[in-house]
Amino acid sequence: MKIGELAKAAHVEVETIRYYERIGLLPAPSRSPNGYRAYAGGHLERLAFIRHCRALDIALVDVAQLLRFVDDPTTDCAEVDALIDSQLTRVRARLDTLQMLERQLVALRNQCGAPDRAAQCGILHELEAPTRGDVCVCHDEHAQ
Amino acid sequence: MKIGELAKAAHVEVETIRYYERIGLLPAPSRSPNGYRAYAGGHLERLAFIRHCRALDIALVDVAQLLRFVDDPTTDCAEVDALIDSQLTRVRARLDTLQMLERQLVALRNQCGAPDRAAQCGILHELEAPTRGDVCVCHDEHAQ
DNA sequence: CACACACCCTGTAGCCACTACAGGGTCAAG
DNA sequence: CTTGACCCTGTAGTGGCTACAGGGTGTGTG
Repeated sequence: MKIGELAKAAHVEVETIRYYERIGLLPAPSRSPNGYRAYAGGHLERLAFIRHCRALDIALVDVAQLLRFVDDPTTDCAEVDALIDSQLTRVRARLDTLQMLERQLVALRNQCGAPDRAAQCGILHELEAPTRGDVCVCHDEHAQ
Repeated sequence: MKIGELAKAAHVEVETIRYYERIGLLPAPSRSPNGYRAYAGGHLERLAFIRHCRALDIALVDVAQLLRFVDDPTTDCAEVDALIDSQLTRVRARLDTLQMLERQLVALRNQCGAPDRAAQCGILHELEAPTRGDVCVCHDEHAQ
């Protein structure tokens, strides 16, 4: 299997595959006489695993850790649980932040009184509020 | 006001301020005889504006655009509305994705049957599912 | 006066997970 | 024989900072 075929099969960009090889996530395949990478079925499996993890927004360092568990099935897997838990915690924290953010943006959007000059723009006015020490519609400047 | 004082006042790292200056977001201040940056009140205002936008997760290029409106209050501000709207759209899309992600992670977490060897780990088993073409608890590999 | 320590300066490199070239080689079809 | 699709390596760019290295300045203490 050439790199382009692997890319299509795994729904991944060719450059991404080379990148995974470079950082040691995907083992370097053998080469055809012309120097092209020649992949076997195992590579597709591993790449699918990586992409599945990435779809779950698991960081590549964590994916590497999971792959080590896959490669050595005799190890204790409590860390797998912990890894998924911390991932879940991270996602939930980000969800909270984004929900707050959405409320703030909606409040901001409602400031627009349909004027046509920036000088009268309620949104800009609102964004400038904290620079005057005023209370703003967001009420929380430290969201992130 | 020295850079450290400005940093404290705006709850920003010193390096971030220098970075904003480097990319042209914050105007270069005058210098004291010793070469230290000497900031005036306007700089704090502008920095507060930037941080407020950043707290709303508005990209720096968009912040730059908003600052242009602030600097020239006679321009049409319909673009301000559009910018906030597209921001809101982006945040909502990300919210949807994260909610899906959370459900997937919860489903994954529930796969753990409290085994102690990676070989029997339900989570690893589940993460490997797509590599065998099986249906996985996520049911959607293209979440991002 | 000597020294420590906090702060300031510039410039560069690192982070993450890719993405996008530049500049070249290989191969099959028409 | 040329076109075009694919492959190769290596490097640089993205965003929004953050973290040095290697120096200078200013203030307080012994």
